[in-house]
Amino acid sequence: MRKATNKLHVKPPWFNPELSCLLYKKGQFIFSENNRVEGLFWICKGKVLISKTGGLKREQIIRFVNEGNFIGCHFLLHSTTYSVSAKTLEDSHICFIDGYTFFKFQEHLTGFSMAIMYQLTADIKDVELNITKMAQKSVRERTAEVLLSLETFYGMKEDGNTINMSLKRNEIANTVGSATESVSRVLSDFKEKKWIDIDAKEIKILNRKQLSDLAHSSM
Amino acid sequence: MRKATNKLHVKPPWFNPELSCLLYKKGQFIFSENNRVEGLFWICKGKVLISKTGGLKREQIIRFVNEGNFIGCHFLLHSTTYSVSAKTLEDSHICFIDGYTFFKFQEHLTGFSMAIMYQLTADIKDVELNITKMAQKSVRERTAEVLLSLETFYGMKEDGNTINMSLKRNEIANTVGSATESVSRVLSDFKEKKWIDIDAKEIKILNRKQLSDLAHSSM
DNA sequence: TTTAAAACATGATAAAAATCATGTTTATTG
DNA sequence: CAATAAACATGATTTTTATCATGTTTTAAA
Repeated sequence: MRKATNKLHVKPPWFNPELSCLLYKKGQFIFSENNRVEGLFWICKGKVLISKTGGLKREQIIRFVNEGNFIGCHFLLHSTTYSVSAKTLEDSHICFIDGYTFFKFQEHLTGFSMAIMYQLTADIKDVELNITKMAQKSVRERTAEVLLSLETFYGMKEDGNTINMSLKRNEIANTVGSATESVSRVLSDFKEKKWIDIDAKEIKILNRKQLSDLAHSSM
Repeated sequence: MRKATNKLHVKPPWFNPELSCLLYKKGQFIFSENNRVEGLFWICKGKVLISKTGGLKREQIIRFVNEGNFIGCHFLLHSTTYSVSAKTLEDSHICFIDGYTFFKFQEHLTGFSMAIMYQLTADIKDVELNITKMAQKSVRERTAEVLLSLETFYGMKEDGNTINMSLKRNEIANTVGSATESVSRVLSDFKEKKWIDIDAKEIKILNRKQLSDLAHSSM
């Protein structure tokens, strides 16, 4: 994963002992989507790009990170896998802080701090994914997806299909990021296709699979 | 800001002493954009919606948060102001943890942990803003904005106007979330308007104000 | 340096979505 | 309950943007 070249030692402002940096060539990946998370990185010198590729139409560049910042804090998410990739935009010095070292210096972390960190990283993961969806999915696709996630979020009525929510069309539109009329049209279309049923304000899911296929069709 | 009703006490899993929750009615704001940050909140019971209004075309719903989660961790960002609003989707019990209490239970936090938390919150703020931009700005507007932020990120050549970057058109497109051809067209148009100059790969900013006006026209 | 490939620009067309307009249904309130 | 307002649906039109096609320029490689 990481290839050592020109190991050099630095002492970042937030850390007492010295850490060793590795030199990454321009364009080299620091970590890639689905890699197993083993620690976190600190950009000592250079510039990094965070992006998401995973099966979408095109690569989505999520943000640019300058030196002095951490990347890959997903690490805190209990060592699962990365949901994004990071690569250098120029030759860079990157410190790696492995999980063991991290936790050794976090011994005093209370359950409270841990809970907050855990959530912050989960939030970032969530919001980063959202950027990609917004940028790359159509209103139809996003609407299908929002319906399914609202079902999870709100839960269902006793019938097991009617979403227990009370969002207005314009609130759905504000979630999807479209005009209210577009949501109306898309929902009418879903209804016509018998994927959902609309009774007054209530939305009932009739064909979860079709909605899900549409929602994930460009991923 | 917060109106007390039915104060009740809970002991969240991550906290030893008891905390007091307040009852918020459905649709009530927990905090609003530009409010001064004085602590953070924990959803003991209920559901919350995070959105961003600030001068954009329409309200952008950023995410839905269920009970058991923190909201308003922007607090950690050195007590500035909220960049989003939070309101209840149903009657909810919300705990408030003020800054003093927070820090009292964080005494042991090292500079390292603090640095990470600081950055995580900054990242969230950044990415949340990005969702709103993606959802509500046109390709033209987003391109103008990306040019200006790349200028900040990369810095400029000696002339003080040429962006010191090496992104290809398709990388700009992947940032903006559009087709490569669209970026080409927009850049050609900016060039024709004499807002920028394109010399080989180099982009020179000629009229920062016009670009900025366009970039922020829907905000 | 010549050649091939990649990156870029631009026209034509199609598709997606916003906007405008209007009628209908559903809620709210006096 | 009637009156009014808000929410919703839907048609027509326009705008924005993607896609397809093709020519040009730049870059990299033989």
